Amino acid sequence: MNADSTKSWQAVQAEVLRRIRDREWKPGELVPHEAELARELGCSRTTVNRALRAVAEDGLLERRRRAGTRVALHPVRKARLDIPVIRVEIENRGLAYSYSLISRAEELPPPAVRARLQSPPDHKMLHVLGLHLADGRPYALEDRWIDPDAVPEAREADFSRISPNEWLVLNVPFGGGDIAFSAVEAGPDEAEALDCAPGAALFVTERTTWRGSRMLTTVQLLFAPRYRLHTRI
Amino acid sequence: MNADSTKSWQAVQAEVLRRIRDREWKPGELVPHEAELARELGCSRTTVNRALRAVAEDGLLERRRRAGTRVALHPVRKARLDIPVIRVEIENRGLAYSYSLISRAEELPPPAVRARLQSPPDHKMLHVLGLHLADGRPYALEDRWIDPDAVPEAREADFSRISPNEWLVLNVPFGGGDIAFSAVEAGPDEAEALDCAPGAALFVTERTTWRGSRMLTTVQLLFAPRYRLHTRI
DNA sequence: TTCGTGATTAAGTGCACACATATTTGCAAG
DNA sequence: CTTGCAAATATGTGTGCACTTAATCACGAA
Repeated sequence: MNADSTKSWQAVQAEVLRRIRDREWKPGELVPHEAELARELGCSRTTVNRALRAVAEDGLLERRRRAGTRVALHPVRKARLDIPVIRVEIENRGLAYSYSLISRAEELPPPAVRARLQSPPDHKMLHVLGLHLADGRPYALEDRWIDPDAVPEAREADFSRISPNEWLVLNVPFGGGDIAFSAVEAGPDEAEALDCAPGAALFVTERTTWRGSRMLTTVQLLFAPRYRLHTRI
Repeated sequence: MNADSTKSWQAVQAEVLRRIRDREWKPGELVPHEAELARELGCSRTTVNRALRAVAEDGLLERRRRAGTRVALHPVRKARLDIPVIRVEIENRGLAYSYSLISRAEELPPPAVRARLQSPPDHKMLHVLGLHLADGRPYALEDRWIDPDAVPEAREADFSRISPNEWLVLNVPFGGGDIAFSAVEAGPDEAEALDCAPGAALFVTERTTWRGSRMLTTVQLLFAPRYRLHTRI
């Protein structure tokens, strides 16, 4: 940051963050344009651009062509959330992973699932229930529906050996997906599988993924009590 | 932007994604280095770099200097999560926001809070309880602790008019923070405030934020039943 | 064989320049 | 006063080049 011309874009980013933090640039205010900052900080516009873009991606700046760059009025902080394969998640915690298949069938999905997968009324789906364990203790219950038309290979997959979660990540070309987090009370079956009291509050994630406009699979992951999803800003 | 050599970095990114999807580049496999891709796609290395960097940020590629770029073996998908101010979150849903202060006191925090804020044993903290409402119905219960030494202005803040959530975003220079999501059963007080049955499963977010190494505040947000946090991949 | 150690290589970053694109602004015509 | 159009301008993006940094590889010494 001194006479040394080694102005990495990260140094510029740090300086920008400092100015926002210290209210030198006030919320809602227009900040100097790239060329001016470049001159002021003694680096090229490219470098300033890189830094400003990074800060904007975190939600602290808002940038529009011609309109300029301004400090976000209501900083919608953007957190990044890692969604690993469950086996990896468990192993990263230093625990021993295991998995057991509970059931597998081809059947008519309930309306909620049908809605998520946008499937016709009497289209049967592959339904897989499996339990992920960490050090032998229930970790998460996977309730998965797969459209066998969209993913025909799933019919042959051996879900007693590998979880649908991991099998799909390895074998099915991804596209988009959406994720929802919520909380539900454990039903009797779920309580038994997860070895907790019925009615216990469970953290849930629901994911639906597609390729193009074709819905592939939807899953509900019920985590054992005391599970916490963690991230940093 | 057509067949013309005007390969925007997004076009390169799309092509890279296609190759990964279609398993032209297999998981774990090394992909051609930047210079070669640049030659192949008829654009500059800078552009290829931009594209590869973007894909790597989404977790689909892993890049290391000298080692090259390879397709992630266990794609840890990176979802981006928006953390708006609660008022904005509610208003974005087209609902009317309101807020009411439940209590405010300076008191000794419970051990869990003390641990999160790394505060000495008999350091009193500002404790604010408030309820966020959407269309007049309970939306989230904010249970906030603020270190008055770190944020002295908080003592003067009028938390009956503005929620600590919003006041802090507007008035306190941020630094880092960490966020955890989980589920808990509603206690009697919480059930009453949120107008739900005791024992109902509630979605919880806990955030602790700091500036430098100084802990500023920690908050527990208990959301009314059926709340869903939503994002896309 | 094993252990440095230095050469090599691929990504990371910076810079100067040019052109593209989206908005705003201001002026003029209706 | 409104509408339309053109000029100005800030960001977005691409290119070629050079240098830096980290990881690997190959070679030679112990």
